[in-house]
Amino acid sequence: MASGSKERIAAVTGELLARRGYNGMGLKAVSEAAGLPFGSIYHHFPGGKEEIAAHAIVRIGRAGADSLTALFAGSDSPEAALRAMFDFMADRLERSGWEAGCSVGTPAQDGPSDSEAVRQACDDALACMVDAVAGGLAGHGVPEGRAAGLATTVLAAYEGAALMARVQRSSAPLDRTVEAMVRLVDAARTARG
Amino acid sequence: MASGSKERIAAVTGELLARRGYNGMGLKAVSEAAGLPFGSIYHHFPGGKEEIAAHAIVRIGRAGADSLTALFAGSDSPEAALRAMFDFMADRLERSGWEAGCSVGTPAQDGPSDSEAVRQACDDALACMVDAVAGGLAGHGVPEGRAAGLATTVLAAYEGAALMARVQRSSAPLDRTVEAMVRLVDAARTARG
DNA sequence: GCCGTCCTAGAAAGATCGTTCTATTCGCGA
DNA sequence: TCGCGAATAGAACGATCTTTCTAGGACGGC
Repeated sequence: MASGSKERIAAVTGELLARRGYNGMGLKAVSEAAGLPFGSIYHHFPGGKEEIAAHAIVRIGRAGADSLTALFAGSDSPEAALRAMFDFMADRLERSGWEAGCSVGTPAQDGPSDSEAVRQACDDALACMVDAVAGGLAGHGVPEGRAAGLATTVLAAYEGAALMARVQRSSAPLDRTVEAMVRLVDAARTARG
Repeated sequence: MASGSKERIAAVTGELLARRGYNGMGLKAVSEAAGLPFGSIYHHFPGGKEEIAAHAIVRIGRAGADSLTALFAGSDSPEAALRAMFDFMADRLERSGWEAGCSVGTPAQDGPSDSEAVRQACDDALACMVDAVAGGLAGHGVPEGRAAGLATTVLAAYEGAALMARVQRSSAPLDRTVEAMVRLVDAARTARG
């Protein structure tokens, strides 16, 4: 029986990574947040911190990609999906007291210098989310040739705006950036839509 | 006599922050990279790690803003300045083996959770750079009402694309994103330029 | 020539981190 | 009922990090 402990470790790790980054996240904090003793962590993840972080990041990347796909599919327009996407992060930041950023983007800054496994996990997670956005845009009339490049831009702007919003303790960067993304997608859609 | 030691500490701190983030940067590494003994660090920065990092981040923010202002002023078009800006980061990443990201953006992810002073330093640095880009865009015909919002978007996209490029070990995200920024600025300029 | 100040120099302390190790407990099949 | 593996539980260890402390050297004013 796959106990819920492993799942719980992955979940709290994602949250801690989003708040403190890879180096700032301590395994003691993980065990406490998961309500598990220290030893259990190494039972479920013999690879230690690297494996825990990489597993959590990949997991969140897949879940995020699924959410994005569903979001675009369930929206009347790509603009509505983009606004919902950026609003999600604005809400998340504000409700956490501007502490919990993106669970992929935050460790992506300081993880790769310590662990190649973490770098690959971030790469995988970001690629999944870019693909999801690209598919969502293509489904709303963005030409195939433009969807991939535009999705990369959207995700870069999303991560960067989340970083700025966190530092400024204001959702303004996310609000401003999403408007630009809306214009960009609209232009790409009407160009040959 | 203001010895060059303090300046050297700030310089190597900026570089280490860009590579390893705030938590990943050790004071021992700073002293070694600066060619100074351990004690000297606390002589020049009695506030310890927080003060060192905050000082280095603010310093880099001001220098970056100055460079951006000069870059836009010296370019024939805003598009050329944008490309030079993104190319700078692509070159920097590639030449460092995809290890040295932005000296402001990298600590901005994991610094604020540990230190309010670092958060404020990142806020100041980002604001300086946004203002510089906004001024540069306005100087090239972007309407005043749009320049600030567009500059925020450009910087968010820049930071996010740098993050993605580092993780992917490829300049593709920067290359793709800058093209979108060029289109965006061009549209804003011809709208009411 | 002497002294106070700035800077260099590195040892020591105290805390924390990641990892490893050894029990103990729980749950299910034989 | 017994036994075996999975999971829990936490102590112990070595390494590292930040901070503090003491001491030595350079240099200019008196």
